[in-house]
Amino acid sequence: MVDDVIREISRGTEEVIKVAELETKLKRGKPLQVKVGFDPTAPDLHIGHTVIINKMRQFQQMGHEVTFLIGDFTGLIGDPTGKNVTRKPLSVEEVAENAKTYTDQVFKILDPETTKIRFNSEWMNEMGSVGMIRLASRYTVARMLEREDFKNRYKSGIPIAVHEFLYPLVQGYDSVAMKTDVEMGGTDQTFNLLVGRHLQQQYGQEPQVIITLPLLEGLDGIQKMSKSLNNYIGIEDPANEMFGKIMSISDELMWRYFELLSFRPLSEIRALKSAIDDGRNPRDVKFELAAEIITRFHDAIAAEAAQAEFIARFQKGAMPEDIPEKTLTASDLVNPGIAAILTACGLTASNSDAFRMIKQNAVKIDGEAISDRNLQFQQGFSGILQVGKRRFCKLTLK
RNA sequence: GGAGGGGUACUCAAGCGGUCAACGAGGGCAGACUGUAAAUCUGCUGGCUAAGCCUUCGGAGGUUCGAAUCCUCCCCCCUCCA
Repeated sequence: MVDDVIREISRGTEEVIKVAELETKLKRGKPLQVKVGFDPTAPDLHIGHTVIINKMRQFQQMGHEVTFLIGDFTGLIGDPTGKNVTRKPLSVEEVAENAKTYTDQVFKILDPETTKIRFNSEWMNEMGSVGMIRLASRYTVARMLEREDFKNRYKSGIPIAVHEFLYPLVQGYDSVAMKTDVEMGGTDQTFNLLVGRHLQQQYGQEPQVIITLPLLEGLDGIQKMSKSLNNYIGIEDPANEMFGKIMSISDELMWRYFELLSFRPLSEIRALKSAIDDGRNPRDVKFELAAEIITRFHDAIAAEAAQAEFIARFQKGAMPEDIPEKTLTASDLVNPGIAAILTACGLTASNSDAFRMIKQNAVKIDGEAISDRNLQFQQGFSGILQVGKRRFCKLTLK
């Protein structure tokens, strides 16, 4: 019985530390306190985050208590990456707003009734500097430097600010404050999660079980999916955009997405693979992946529509359905030249950029390529401007 | 506190008095090819109605006909010593 549960929990995970402890906890038959921490500064979730959220949902469905912990206090430090040394504090309003955005998105997967939302400023603001010193005394510098990021930076002479050491400590202390039984995180969180185990023991608690989940690669297939690298699929992306992004991933990456995002059983995924070996077009399998994901975050009708749009637009070369419209009047423009117009429509970043695009044969009016950089527009013009394959604007000049 | 090294465009990284809007790589964008794949090839990648002009090389001054390059002061980072 418990074995089945453990197998189910372990599915899709990178590592469970330690399985035996998880077993002991489960055998007590009491709901476990499951915690996952989130950074308050990035409220736009992408599908990479859903790997772990799906796992949270799983625990929830098994009757455990799942807490969505917003690290508003740790957010002041910023998880050490060497990129950000100190973050500017978020206002109470900003945190509240970000939290709302979070929950709106997360509740597409989690049950809003049973999900607990907490903030770690709750106990960290109470701690005070004496408490902080006591906390800091529970961990050594040598062990802190075991963290891969710190180790590398220390060795290669990249600065490490002292306050960065506080991040793992505070995150670990969250587990103490919440008496967490299970904490989950990406593989990049392993060190922080282990600090939680250590601190719980230091404070006389039973150590939490750690479950790490793989980080989803972004659209480029190499770096992890992240907003700042612009290689992500946002949960709130429009259906058409999701479809396009999924279609643009490599065939190899498609299987990774199947593995981590699809709810299909592995046997079915294997069947898809062999179908391709037998000559099925990988594109059509990718269609299925896109449909499943879009159905999850939008609905089946949107998924179907997105696929139809995709086929019409890119396989048959039709114009997209929903072109943004723009109306300009004479007074909006200093001059009616093509470059200024493209920039005014937001299709190019500057006039220089526009001229470059024209030179590269990327600019079309009503589907016709233009090469004259001095082209002037007349009042009363109305037509569709296009730059490249995906930037469109329906323009009317009054 | 002392000694030395360094801060260059989105990132890394050349350049060390003019030929530098600044080599090269990555990224990004566009074109070709395609399954809007991936891979590959090509071009572009500060602004300006533009064979010309304007603003950029940590910040502020200065030397010079001319500075990313030399000098002064300031800010920041790294290494070693204390």
